[in-house]
Order: sequence, then structure tokens, then C-alpha cells
Amino acid sequence: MAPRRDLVPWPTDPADALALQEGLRRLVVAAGSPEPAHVAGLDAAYSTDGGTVFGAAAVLVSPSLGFVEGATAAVPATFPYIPGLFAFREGPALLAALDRLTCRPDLLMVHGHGIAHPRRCGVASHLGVVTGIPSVGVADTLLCGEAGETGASRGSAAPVTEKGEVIGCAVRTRAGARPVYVSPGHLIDLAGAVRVVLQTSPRFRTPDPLRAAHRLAVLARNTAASR
DNA sequence: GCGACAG
DNA sequence: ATCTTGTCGC
Repeated sequence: MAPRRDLVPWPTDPADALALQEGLRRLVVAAGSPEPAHVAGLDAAYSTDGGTVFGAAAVLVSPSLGFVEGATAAVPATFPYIPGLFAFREGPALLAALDRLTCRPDLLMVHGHGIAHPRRCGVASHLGVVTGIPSVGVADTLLCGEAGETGASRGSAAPVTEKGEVIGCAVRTRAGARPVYVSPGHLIDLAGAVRVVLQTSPRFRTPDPLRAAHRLAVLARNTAASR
């Protein structure tokens, strides 16, 4: 799948962002079963004044989950937080961090939703289409749809549906902890997305790539704050 | 019209 | 997301 970097830069006006998202949604492919070696976790942190977004990308190699490389980028926050348009707020910083990596990861694991989104085009799908790299969305709470009851043991999953359409899965990545919500971003199906999440979260609720990315983002923010 | 609403 | 200490529980 060819990259669509031509679909950036990012609009500043919510109405324009919505229009762009409506176009992007038609390019999303929630199918495929990649077996990624290099998984890049993508997350962001914000400056205290909320004026800067620190995007981070952390690459881990499968199946050892060893750290390979990381990168961060500080970008001015030019778009407000609007549920459904999250990609336009964090996307620029995440993409900037991704551009600073030495290697091209085989899969992007994004903190946020993929197709479990009102228009089936969450930040994970958005970044997948823009980069042409298979992507998965992992979120802490639902944005839309309803989740079935998840079994108590690690590995159990229950579908997230909206109007009868399966758009994701609630996945128990750790016994005793709330499930995470997984959905395909781009170039991967739901089963594949759940598989990758479970393979990368052997011990903690949050998959290792996202934990690493979170640490990098917070570190970058605190480093910038203390100078 | 009234809620709900990723980070 | 972020402002914020200690505290309850496994």
C-alpha cells in the first residue's frame, strides 16, 4: 500500500478536518494479517501550558520485545481536542517523531482508536493510511459502540459493536485489570490486531510498545520543561 | 432538543 | 492530556 503523505499537512479548522477525514475513511483497509518484526508504539504528552505536543515513537522487536530505537518531536498544539478528530491534534507530533526514526517499522501501535470510531477513521487508521504502514489502535476507553463482557483471564476478548457492526474488541491483557479496546487501524484485520496486542503485552495491561512510547514522550516533555 | 464524547 | 500527596490494597 503506497504512502499518502500528500494527505498532510493538517488542517487547523475542524470543518476542514472533518472533510479530510471523510475522504480518508474510504482509503482505510481493515484487512490483512501482517507478522511484524518491528513494532512502533506511538504516544504523546503535553506541556503544562498545553501549547506543545511531544510525540514519541518507540520501536520494539518481536518476539523478544527488546528496545530497538526511539525518537521524539515537539510540535506546537494547533488543533483543539475534539472527540472524533483526535488525529488532528496528536497526529502531527506522532508523525514527526516517526520521521525521525532510522528504520521503517512494520507496524504502528497507536494510543487511540482505529476503526472503532464514529466514521471508522480514528488516529490509528489515519496514520496507517498516511504512512502506508499497517496500524493498530489501542485505547483505554470507548469512543463509540458497546463492548461485550470480557472473560477474567488474560487473553480473553469480547467484540465491540455499533449498530450490529463489529468494530473492535475489548481485550483482557492482564488478569485483574480493565480491558483495553483494540481495533484495526489499517492493513490488518481485527483478529490480527488482537493478536499483535496480546503478543506485545505479556506482563502489563498496556502493550510494551505503548509503555515505551509513553515514557519517551513524558521524558521529552520534562526535559524541555527544565531548561 | 438532550446526552455522550479516544487523549 | 494535565493540575497533584498520600493512601488503601494485593
